Amino acid sequence: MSSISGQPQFRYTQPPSKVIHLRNLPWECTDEELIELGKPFGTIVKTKCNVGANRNQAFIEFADLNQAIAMISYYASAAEPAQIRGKTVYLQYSNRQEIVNNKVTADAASNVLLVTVEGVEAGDVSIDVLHLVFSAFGFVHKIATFEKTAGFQALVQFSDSEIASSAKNALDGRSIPRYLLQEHVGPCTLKINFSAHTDLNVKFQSHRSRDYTNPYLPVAPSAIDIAGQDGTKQEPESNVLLASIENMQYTVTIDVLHEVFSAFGFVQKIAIFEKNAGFQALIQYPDIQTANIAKQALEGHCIYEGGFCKLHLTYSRHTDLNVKINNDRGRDYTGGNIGTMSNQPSLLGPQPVPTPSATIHSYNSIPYPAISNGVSLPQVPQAAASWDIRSGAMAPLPVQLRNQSLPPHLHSQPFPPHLHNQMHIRHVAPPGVAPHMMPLPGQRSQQLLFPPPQPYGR
DNA sequence: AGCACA
Repeated sequence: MSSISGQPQFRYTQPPSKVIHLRNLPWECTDEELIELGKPFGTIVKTKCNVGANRNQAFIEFADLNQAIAMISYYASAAEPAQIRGKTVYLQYSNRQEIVNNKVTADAASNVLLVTVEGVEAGDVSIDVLHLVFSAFGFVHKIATFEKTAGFQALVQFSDSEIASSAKNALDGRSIPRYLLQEHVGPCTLKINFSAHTDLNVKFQSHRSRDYTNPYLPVAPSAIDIAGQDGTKQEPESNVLLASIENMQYTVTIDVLHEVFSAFGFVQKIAIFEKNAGFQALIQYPDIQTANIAKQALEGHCIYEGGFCKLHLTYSRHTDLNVKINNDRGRDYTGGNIGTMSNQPSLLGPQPVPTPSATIHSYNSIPYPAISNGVSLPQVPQAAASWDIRSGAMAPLPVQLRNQSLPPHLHSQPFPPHLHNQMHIRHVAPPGVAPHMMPLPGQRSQQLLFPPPQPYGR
């Protein structure tokens, strides 16, 4: 009986509400005019104007339902209709019970991004992976992650909104590269908005949040506890990895290690030594995050095919190796940090290891980064003498790193040149970063972003 | 002249 076909949805009567819906308002009606109209009937707690496609609707919310009823009742039988600037406005109860605070901010650019990772469960995407992905666009100051009904979300803080915009433009709607994810994890599509935040309040380094500008921030007790619950003793994270090698049938030189570990970022220093336990090596990265990635990717994998030279990685207690001279026991690739800005530590090594320029090429539409070619043909005299790497002996890498070609979205989205520049600048002097934490040459961060699928050749 | 914002 009430609503029959042909009639529009709006019924003649709305159930009463403290909120009154106004329509046919004059152009650019103000909140003050709404208040003038409504205040004879009661206390107005909120108004909202310029609503709707034509921006000629509005809401008035009274403190009390009876006040709204008074206004509607009055104009239902008043001689003069409600008017603003001489224009008749039509009133009815709103179908909402309150005016909800609206953020008309319309995605104002911010240095902080709100990232929603679709299609994942908690723990599918680590904070390190997010850091890796977003670091391609500039120094990431902080990351905070949280779980909501909407799913897994993260706030990613950059230096400024320009960098954040670059990241948003490049990554919104795209997916995290498969090889950065565990196999069981489905496609992780990123939905990115600007956050209203400008500075995240990260109190601890934990599995949920990181402050990359403050290396001295304490590690959250919760993070330690969780590690302990696994029953696995967990040494404190470090930028230096301790590698012990099992079943070392073939010589493992510093050069081989350098190539293997360079796939994940700039290797600053390497030292090798014999212990009664066997062969061990220390590999120093610029930061813990890079070490993390390398550790996760390489742990338990063999340098050579056939189960030879199996890597076991733990965090070293060192943070900065003391390599006095470059020889077959120790190597410093940092070039003594003299202001040459050289990004080519590999030049210090004896063999032509992939250069940063080759790395940059990997961001163009080459399915397999140039670096993998470089690494696949390592000229390592010592190793070659005992084991012909070029014959395909080196291979067993994590499946995630081997079998995946770069995702299409990454091919199609080479980072614009200006980004490289920006990134470089940002990396040179990220505010508040202790010198030893300073991210290394921008190109290295890019390399970091997408480790080559085939670091070892065949 | 007919219901926003998240």
